[in-house]
Amino acid sequence: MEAVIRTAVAEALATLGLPPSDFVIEHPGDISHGDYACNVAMVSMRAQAVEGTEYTGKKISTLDTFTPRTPTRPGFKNPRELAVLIKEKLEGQIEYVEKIEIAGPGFINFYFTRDFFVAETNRIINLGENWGRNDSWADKKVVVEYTDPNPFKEFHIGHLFTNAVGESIARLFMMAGADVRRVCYQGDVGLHVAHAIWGMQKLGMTSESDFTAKDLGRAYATGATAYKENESAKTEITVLNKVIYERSDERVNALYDAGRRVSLAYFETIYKLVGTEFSEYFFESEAAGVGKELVLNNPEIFPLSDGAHIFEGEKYGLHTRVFLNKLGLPTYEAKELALAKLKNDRLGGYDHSVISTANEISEYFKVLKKAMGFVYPELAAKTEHIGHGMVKLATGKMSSRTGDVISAIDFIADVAQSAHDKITETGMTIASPELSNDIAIGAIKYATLRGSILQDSVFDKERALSFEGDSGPYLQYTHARICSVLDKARAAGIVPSLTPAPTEPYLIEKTLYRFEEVVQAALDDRAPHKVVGYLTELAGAFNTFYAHEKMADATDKFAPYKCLLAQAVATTLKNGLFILAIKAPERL
RNA sequence: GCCUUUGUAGUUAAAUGGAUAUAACUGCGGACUUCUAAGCCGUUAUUCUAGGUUCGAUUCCUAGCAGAGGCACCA
Repeated sequence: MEAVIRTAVAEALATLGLPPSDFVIEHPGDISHGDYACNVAMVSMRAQAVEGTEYTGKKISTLDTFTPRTPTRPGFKNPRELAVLIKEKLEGQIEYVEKIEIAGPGFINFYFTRDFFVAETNRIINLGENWGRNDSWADKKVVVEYTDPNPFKEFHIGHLFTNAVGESIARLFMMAGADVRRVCYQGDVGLHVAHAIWGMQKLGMTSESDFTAKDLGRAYATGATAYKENESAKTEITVLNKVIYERSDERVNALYDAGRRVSLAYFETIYKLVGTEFSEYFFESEAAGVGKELVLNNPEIFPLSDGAHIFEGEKYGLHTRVFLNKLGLPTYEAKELALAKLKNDRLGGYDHSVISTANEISEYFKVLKKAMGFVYPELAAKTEHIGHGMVKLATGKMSSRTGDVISAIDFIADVAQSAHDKITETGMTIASPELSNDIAIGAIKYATLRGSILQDSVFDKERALSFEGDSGPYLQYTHARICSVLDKARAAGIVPSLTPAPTEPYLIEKTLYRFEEVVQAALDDRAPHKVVGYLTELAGAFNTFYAHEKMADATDKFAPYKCLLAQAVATTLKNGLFILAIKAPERL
């Protein structure tokens, strides 16, 4: 619809002999201003003024002082006057537009006919699960990497954040028709592993039966602290690091293998909880060798400096970074460089590659991408890094080293307990672990994705445990409410139908059809919060509707249409929640 | 010091350069012989500072201020 109006306005401009301008077609902030608004009159006015010789910019304080400059063009004094001319050309030209009005400084507002909204309701019902999809990435293979926890370290709420962001980005690409491959890159080698193994030895963990993933987190903290505070421990850990790397000690190998297995299995339980299914796993251990080779094979790109192979980012306004340290070990940058190749090889090529991490990596990634441009330009061009904010505690930054982290699993369990209590308290439905979990995940995902992903967030447990107001459970509740009332309507013998519809469209109708645009915008801007905001608005509009209208009332002749509308809202909520990886239970 | 990023009611957030800056939480006050009250209705309060660009700035530019991250061998 937006495109239709855009074309019509552009044609009107041409008919009037005015040059094309970069006007926008948008939804007015206030719904009483119509369904779409266009600022073409203001924009074209500026184009006209700039060409004129008398225009002096800031000296003109009111729009009325504008005068036409070009004799061949129609004369008008202000945007409103131009708007009138454009409006005349548009009148009766656009299907489904009932009324065009000029308002404010010169906005042209479009009001849709009743039929438009009925047709949209019908379209939503017919599309069902496919409602909200677009084909902007149809037939494109998109690799999305996210979460990236390190085995041997605790999977904490920061990982939950990065997972929620990555998962929603992946699903936005799915909605655009892409063949999405979720991948996870995990640090199974490096000093942090040596910290953990040293800690395991100290804490007497020798075989898988001795410890859980949680204990590994403790072992890591023990080792990391000792490394920092105790010289002899530091030496031992350094030696151990080499031993692990070379796999030269049977007992250490056994410890390493057991710890890695336990850690990875533990991560799987979390992925299952949050609704992520990775198609491929990559490990630093496999990227390391490839990375080293890549660096050594490209000495002109990665020259030696101070015994290390570096990339001179400063030549390009970036930082100079070490890719291979003086011990010949590949750094994060070299491994990430290798990772692009590994992904490409294993997945049989791809059209686009997204890597989502906390923004502490953002600066490195710029350097990396620049270097990648020299090593394999075709992959670099397809690679995109999405940095996001970090989760902080009220006390400051989380630290796995000191053990000052909130484990994801504990946090989910706390929120699920709170959900369980609430279900029991209201008694609306039977409490099950699955339902409690779905609500908990809904609450957490919503809280994570409600705002711009660029901002840091401070972990607020009180808030997370509350399900009131803007929240995941609010959306889930609204969905369940619709399912429930539709059941009642069915029992009352009401068959949802497009006719008859009340003369005035409801606010929910004016909100519903925008879902498609929101999904597209959320993907284009890599901004899942747009989906969250939209769903909250829709749910709010529905709850107001619900408070004023009866749906399961057989004596109401509009009940069949209202039921159909409610169904369209439920479909939209469900599809939107899918993008956020939040379940939409039918009972709450 | 340099680079990146964020700054909006008491709090958490929203607003492709648009019309009266929008919600939620908190506070206060309501409605209902009720299709799920995790809901609905009402009410108070906000754009870090100073310039600039623009018909029009929370948004863009410049300079500050404040927070966060980064600035060579951790990731």
